[in-house]
Amino acid sequence: MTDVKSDFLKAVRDRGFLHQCTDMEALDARALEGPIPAYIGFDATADSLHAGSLVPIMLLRLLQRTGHKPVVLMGGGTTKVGDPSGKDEARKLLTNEDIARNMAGIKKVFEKFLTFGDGPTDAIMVNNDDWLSQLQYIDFLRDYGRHFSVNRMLKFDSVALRLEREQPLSFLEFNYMILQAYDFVELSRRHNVCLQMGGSDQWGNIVNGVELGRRTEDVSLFGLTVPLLTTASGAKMGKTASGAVWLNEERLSAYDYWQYWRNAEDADVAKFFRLFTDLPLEEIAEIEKLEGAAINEAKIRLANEVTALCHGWDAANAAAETARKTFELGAVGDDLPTVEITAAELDAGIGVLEALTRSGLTQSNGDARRQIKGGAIRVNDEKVEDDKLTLGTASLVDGVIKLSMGKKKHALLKLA
RNA sequence: GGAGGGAUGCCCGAGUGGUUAAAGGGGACGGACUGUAAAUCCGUUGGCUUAGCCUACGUUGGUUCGAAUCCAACUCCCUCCA
Repeated sequence: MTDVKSDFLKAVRDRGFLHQCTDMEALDARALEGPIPAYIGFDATADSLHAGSLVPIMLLRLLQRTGHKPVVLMGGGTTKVGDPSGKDEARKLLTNEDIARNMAGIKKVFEKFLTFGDGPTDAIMVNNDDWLSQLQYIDFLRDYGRHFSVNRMLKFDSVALRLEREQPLSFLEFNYMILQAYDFVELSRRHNVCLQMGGSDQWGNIVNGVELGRRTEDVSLFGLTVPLLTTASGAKMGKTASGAVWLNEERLSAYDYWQYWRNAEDADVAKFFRLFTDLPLEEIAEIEKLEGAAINEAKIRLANEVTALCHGWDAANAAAETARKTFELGAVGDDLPTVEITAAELDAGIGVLEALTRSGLTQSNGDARRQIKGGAIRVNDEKVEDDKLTLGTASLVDGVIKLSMGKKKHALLKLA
């Protein structure tokens, strides 16, 4: 591997963030000179980010920790166009209001991972809609369109894949790569940004930006991509049964977030420590030597560290304590998902099926019925055999009723 | 503009008049085994007030005792010709 001297690139390489880089040596030299403003673009297609975006987020964090300036580019403008990379179908178009709302939600996530401000290494957030929506079509075509060869554009993966698979690609989407390239140039002008980072699927887009900068502004821009992450068994990162692993509390509780990391596969533990925590590499190397049951213990540390970054240490400790009570002591943890129920309802008696569905453990009464038949359901740790069981005041233990599905999923019914 | 092919459940994909809530696979969930892991094996996988009822095979109508299956129109996609 190339010999690098800057703290930033050393860390990027050693912690497993590096996939491809346009020019390691020159970038390394540039990093030694002083703070580099570098950016990663994020879609504004949802009001939060999920664990799939955690690698780029942590990369920006690493950048800041090694003395450089993170620039978070919100794709407010490009979201209106839609990135065709890796998708078979065009995205449905979002309204300006949708996009604005989504951006506000995403900003909250970033504030946990980065320090924003006006200093030389403080993070800033910018929205490409600020300049993209100003563009005059004809002027833009004359100034920038001439630098793009259609012959070449057709060969980029994002485009070629669609064409090969005989999926439609609209002209709107075809423009995406030009706009993203232009973003890079514009950021270089406005904020001296000289490095764009992103997932490996963004390589083509990033290279386009580097090239456009050289042609139109005669500036040296760099690109660096991170590997697309899957778990050791090949599943996509950040997906669970109940959907994406969101980074905001409203969409996914800190406890569930903690559980996601607690349940990491053995083979992923060291990798996750390197990518998703701030732990020094020497310490991680020790963890990597662990085997068997000790790895299982390390996962608790992993869950704590990762959750603390996103939700704070209080939330992480609370989640850990709840997990300890629930799994090790078989008791009731405070942090378990809780659903309130009125005294009147409880006096009248509530069916298990309804209780399960209200608690979110099951999706429907039919689902609840099936799970009971499959022997998965317990109330107050006692297996339920009869789907007609009714829960009443007598079912309360210390003021709550504990519902469980399988070994890992628990919820509490609490008197309102 | 002309000719042909296609649209099925979370996804892929069988199914050409009744026994089809729809084969098979993937995914997911649950069980067993473990370490809240992986691998493996087993079960489940539309909704409901569940021996019953309702909704569902692109959309809308029609034929029929009965339609995912046949007919018509429409929408979208693909292929070939112009």
